[in-house]
Amino acid sequence: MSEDMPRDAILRGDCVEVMRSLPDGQVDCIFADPPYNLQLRGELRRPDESVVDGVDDAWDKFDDYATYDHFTRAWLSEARRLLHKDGTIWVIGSYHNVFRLGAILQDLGFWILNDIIWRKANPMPNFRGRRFTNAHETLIWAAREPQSKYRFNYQAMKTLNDDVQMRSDWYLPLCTGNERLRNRHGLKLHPTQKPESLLYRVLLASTRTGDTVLDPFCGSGTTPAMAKRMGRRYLAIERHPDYIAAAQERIDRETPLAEEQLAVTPARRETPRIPFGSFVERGVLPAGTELFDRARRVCATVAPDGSVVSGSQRGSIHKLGALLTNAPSCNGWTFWHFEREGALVPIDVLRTEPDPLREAG
Amino acid sequence: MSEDMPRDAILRGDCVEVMRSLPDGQVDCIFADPPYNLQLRGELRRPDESVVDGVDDAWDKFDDYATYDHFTRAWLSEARRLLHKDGTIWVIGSYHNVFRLGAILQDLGFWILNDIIWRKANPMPNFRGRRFTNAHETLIWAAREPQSKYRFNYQAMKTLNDDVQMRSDWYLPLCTGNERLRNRHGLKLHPTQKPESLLYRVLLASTRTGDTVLDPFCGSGTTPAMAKRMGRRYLAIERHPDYIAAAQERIDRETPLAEEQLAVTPARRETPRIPFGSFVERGVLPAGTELFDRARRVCATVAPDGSVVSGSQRGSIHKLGALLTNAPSCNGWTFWHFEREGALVPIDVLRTEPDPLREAG
DNA sequence: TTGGTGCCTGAATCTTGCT
DNA sequence: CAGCAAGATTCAGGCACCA
Repeated sequence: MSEDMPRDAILRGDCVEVMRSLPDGQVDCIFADPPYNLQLRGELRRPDESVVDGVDDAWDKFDDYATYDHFTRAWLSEARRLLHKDGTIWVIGSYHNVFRLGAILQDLGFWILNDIIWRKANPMPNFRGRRFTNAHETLIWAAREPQSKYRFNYQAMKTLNDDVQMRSDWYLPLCTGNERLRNRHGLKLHPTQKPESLLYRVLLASTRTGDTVLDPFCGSGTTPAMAKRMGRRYLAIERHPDYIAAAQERIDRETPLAEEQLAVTPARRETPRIPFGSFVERGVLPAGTELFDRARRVCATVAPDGSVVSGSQRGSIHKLGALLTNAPSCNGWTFWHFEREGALVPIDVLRTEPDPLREAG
Repeated sequence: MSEDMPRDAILRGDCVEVMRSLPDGQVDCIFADPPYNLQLRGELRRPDESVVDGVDDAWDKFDDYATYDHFTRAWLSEARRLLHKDGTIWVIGSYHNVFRLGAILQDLGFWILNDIIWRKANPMPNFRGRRFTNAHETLIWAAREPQSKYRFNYQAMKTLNDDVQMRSDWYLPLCTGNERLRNRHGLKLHPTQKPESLLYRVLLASTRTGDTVLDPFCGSGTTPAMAKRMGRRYLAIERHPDYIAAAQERIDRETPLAEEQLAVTPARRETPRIPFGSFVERGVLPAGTELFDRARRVCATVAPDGSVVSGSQRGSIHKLGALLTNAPSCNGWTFWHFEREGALVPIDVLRTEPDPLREAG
């Protein structure tokens, strides 16, 4: 371990300049959460007229894609120089920037190992109903070069995942509540603080105790805090003194776990939820199928979007069932039946029959 | 609809050349599943499928990416020209190529709307245990330009997903079993046949019946087959005669759903607009009727012309609601309530109740 | 203590159509 | 094309507060 490489410190300054002052090949793993270049335009309000506190910081603004690419190439080039030949890098982004990150990683000679989807348990909805809910972010995990003998703690990941291989899609909540750092006014300190559970999994998967982890965009300090907790060395770079102060306090509050405490605990399983529409789009109950109540008093037709239609009335299986029976509510799964081999079968049986979608975790 | 644009056909040839022969702006939606061809180890193929000879360690990876980028720019440029100004494109890929696809889409002026994660219900495990199970593919959904008034069937997607907004992560099975096309030896005909459920959701979300859908990489023909089944027009391009023959047979087996079976939950914007004044003039809510907000905090009186009055303030149901709550805007239909059998009912219910005037028509 | 209710908030590229 | 008005639009989780 060379003496000219600082460790367990937050270095203040522009990440490219600071990295230029550091020696080659001393870093085992990098986690980078660079600006996303969101290009937000106006103000956005929720249906209740409250205003969304969006990211409007100067550090997220770039003139155009070329400027963003130039910045990205600069810091990724230095990052690659600092990385040990067997080291890996994690980069997180959204559709605004992640395609540029990935292409430049490849151009610079990194070797992509996985793209990992962080599926957010509680994303912000799409308030205007103009797109799909943007419910995930993407992490790219790449080795310094194709020949890298990179570290992947396969068994730890499998154990963490109830003894089945960890997949490339991770279901984790946002950083909210007490975990979120706040200023003295109770407002969030940093607009994009990452959850500790995300960094926990990243570091558990791709580093060993004693490894050196670099975060060029330290922000609120989730990476160094989790590195310290998990017995890793860290090095973080940050420009803003306020973030540095808050991150340092946060790191100081951390106590490294004892070796035996680092043993993995299985993740909580997500309960599967099967929408009626999934049986329609997969052709199990195609559009046009007729449904009946148990006594064949009422009848409805399945529509392509999973709604059901009876005369001029349309709604979900639950809503239409309630409407047709003048009931305040109705469990459509047990109310509606379809014909199978001449008999009426409640549609609820579809949820209990063997079906790959039941593993929906 | 211009005469020089073929429809409901598979055109044989190189997709860039064939697209060059087609007119501008006649396509409503494109679905593209381009080849990856980024194998940097082992046998190397160019995008035109020819094998690169002399593959060894001296091969310059950058040249390979450059070749792929050149090919990608060529077909995406033509695709953009064929697209109607309000049209959208779907492109699917994995981490090998999707970052290049996304960056080039942005460079060409497309406007990304969502990146969608197809989470595979039954992915192939990672046999060597050296990475996370690669359990997803990424679709990019983009409008031709930022100004496009693109189609998104929000209500249909919400209905399909049990009345909650459809998220950007979709859980769907791979194409297997009877759905998978096989040759006479029982081997799969095409290596990357996409499941029908995926195209079903794509087309249901972003097209209307009668729209024209283009697939520049037709392959086994999932796109045209689903387009036909769903009452959309299609145009597909494919270079291999074997795939064309199999896809055409597959399309011929499809029967379009009847028009009434294709209807989905309509967006509010597309239902006939009913002015508030019509309820006043028909005596449903006669002038003088009192309206309240849900909590009875504010009160207004209906005027003969369909405006509402509160103290010295008068305006449309929307304008007055906004005024009285100091909000920038207000949906008067859901804000205002009237008394019916002692309870407060939103005036919006009037728009959903059967209308005696229209029933009489 | 516990359970129910209500409020707040999260990396957001978030309207359409008529005059 | 600008200006203006109509009107469409939210999910999950954490936490405070109260009964």
